[in-house]
Amino acid sequence: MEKQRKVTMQTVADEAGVSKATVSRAIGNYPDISDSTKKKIFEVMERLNYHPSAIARSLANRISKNVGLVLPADDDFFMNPFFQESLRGVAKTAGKRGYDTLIAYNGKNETNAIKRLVNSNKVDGVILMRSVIGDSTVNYLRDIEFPFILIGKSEEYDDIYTVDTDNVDACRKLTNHLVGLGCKKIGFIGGKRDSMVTTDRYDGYIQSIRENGLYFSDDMVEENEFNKLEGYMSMKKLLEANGDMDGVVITDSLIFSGAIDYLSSVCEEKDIIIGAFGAESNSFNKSKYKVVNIDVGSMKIGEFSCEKLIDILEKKDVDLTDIVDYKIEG
Amino acid sequence: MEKQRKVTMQTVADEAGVSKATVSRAIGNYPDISDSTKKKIFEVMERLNYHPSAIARSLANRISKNVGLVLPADDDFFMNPFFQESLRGVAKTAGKRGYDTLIAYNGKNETNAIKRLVNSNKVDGVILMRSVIGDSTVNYLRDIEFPFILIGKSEEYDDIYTVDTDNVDACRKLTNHLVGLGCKKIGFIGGKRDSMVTTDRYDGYIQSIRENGLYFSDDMVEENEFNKLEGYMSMKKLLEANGDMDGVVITDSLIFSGAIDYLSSVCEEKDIIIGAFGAESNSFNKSKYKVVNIDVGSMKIGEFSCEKLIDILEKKDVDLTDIVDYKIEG
DNA sequence: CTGAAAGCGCTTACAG
DNA sequence: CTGAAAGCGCTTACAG
Repeated sequence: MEKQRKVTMQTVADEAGVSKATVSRAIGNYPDISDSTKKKIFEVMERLNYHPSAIARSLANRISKNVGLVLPADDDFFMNPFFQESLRGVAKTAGKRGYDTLIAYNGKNETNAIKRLVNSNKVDGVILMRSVIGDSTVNYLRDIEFPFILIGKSEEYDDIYTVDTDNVDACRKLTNHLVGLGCKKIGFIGGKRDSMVTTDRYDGYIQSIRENGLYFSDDMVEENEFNKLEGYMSMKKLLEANGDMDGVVITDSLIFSGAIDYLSSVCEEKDIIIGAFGAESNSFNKSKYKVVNIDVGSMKIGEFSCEKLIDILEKKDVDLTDIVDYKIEG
Repeated sequence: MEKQRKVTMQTVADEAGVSKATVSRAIGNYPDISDSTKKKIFEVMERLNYHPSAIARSLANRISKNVGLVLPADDDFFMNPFFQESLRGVAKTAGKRGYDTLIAYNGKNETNAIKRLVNSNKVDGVILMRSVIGDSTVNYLRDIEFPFILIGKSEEYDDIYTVDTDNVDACRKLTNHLVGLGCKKIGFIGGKRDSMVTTDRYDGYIQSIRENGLYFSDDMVEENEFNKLEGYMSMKKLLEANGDMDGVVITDSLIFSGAIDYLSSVCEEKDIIIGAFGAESNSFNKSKYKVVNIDVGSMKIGEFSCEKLIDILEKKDVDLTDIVDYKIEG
């Protein structure tokens, strides 16, 4: 292949015998360009294999056509199917709408990563993949009025755009579901307490326990990091403290995975039903344990968030809050 | 917070009583700027909360400080721990070296996605996350001499930068390892045949079978998509066709996961040893089956590839081919 | 050690 | 329907 020198808009303009302005308008599909010039321009573009420089366009109209994301510093969250799936949803939707997805990483400090992204003009908007209690990133973005979507909900602001599952309700229904299946003593294993997801799901669990008048004590609750090993340990502790537990609600798929590993490893078979968020993300394995899966549609959440962000960027009307449906299966 | 109007390099220059050129040089840390002016400039930048526009810089010096990646169209590969882990490695390393990671998605056609990325000037180089046989993307990038790293190896070119595991050797050693553990009849489950990874690993497997003079027949080999369900089915078929199989080599962690699910689901306990690539990515679960894990260091591969790409971009000397170590465990 | 000026490749009022 | 010109916010020879 010939090494051709860069063909710019000027090259095209010259070749087509028009001005850069006209080429630019043709590309932007402005209405008031005659069809004949338009056609000629496109023909030349094709022939010269011209591709507009996204960078130059960005500088001129301050639109990068990139949506930003920050890569979580802790491996646990990154490796979590929820993150993966929603990331995929975001990237896919972005692609469909002509955007690319820019991932920033900045070690331990998420807010700094965001600041760098935003200040560099590299992105038009950002998506925050999770809601941490007292999150300074939300604060920052809101202050400077930079377009962003929060996946999850904010405890402090009700004037920001969010996409979320109704976690309280979902976990209440899930627990109720276990009750419906005959469980009398239901434990809870959740992720870190500083994530909104966990607190909401815990609240739903407690609501259900109360509604149903079930027994409850503090040693029926375990909270830990979002990973497998801790899921394993938590299940162990729970069962050691409560031999008669016949149900357990788990808020995360990695934790679930560890918990089921523990269960599989013990010799005597337990009569226990597990209700877990994202159980299906791990496996379609019908183990010897009854598993009730709750699917929050992580991919959908990602798609929705990205769709919404781009709608905002394109000045379309969107709702402040969107709640995505969940499904209980099993 | 005040809504301040955009502070540019000009603002800083004016405020510091110097020219834009000097500010630019101070930021770029040019040697021949006096310490006093440098100091003053930084002080002003700080005070004005100035952040250079990455876009403007990009346009001026044609360096985007972005590395590009294309999101695989098939969910299987995206959901594969290998992809996840190496993606993370890439993004992390990019971040450390001052780059961001741009993810393009373009439906079914990977080459088009790459073309768009490259032509838009949005990235300085790209990383191809997997090597497919007869990949036109490699062709394209090589033709236009655009900087890129291929994770895996190319069957057709030996003049491109690659980062890879010695898959033939790894799989041979793994199979040998099973032989060492007493296996006499070892099956093989691999991913799609059009991926270099699969063919290499298959070759290694066959080499070992030959070396050790083991029995072999075609129904001891299963090849399928890289996913759990197919791993499950493959294991089933393999065992139905070969009841006396006492070992199996599996090339992929998702496939492994499905296979082990099948094994757990059958009632009679099989006496079989499993050797699998990325078995540990799935679970630390010590199941009732003996599992030999082979860890190719996906994260390392990602880190390495990115490090190498950026080295190339920064005109450092790098080797054409890098082979990353693997570890056999168990 | 520092500045004036051209240039990177686009977009977009403004004018016709 | 189209063009000339200014501007987006930087970098970098060139000159001093």
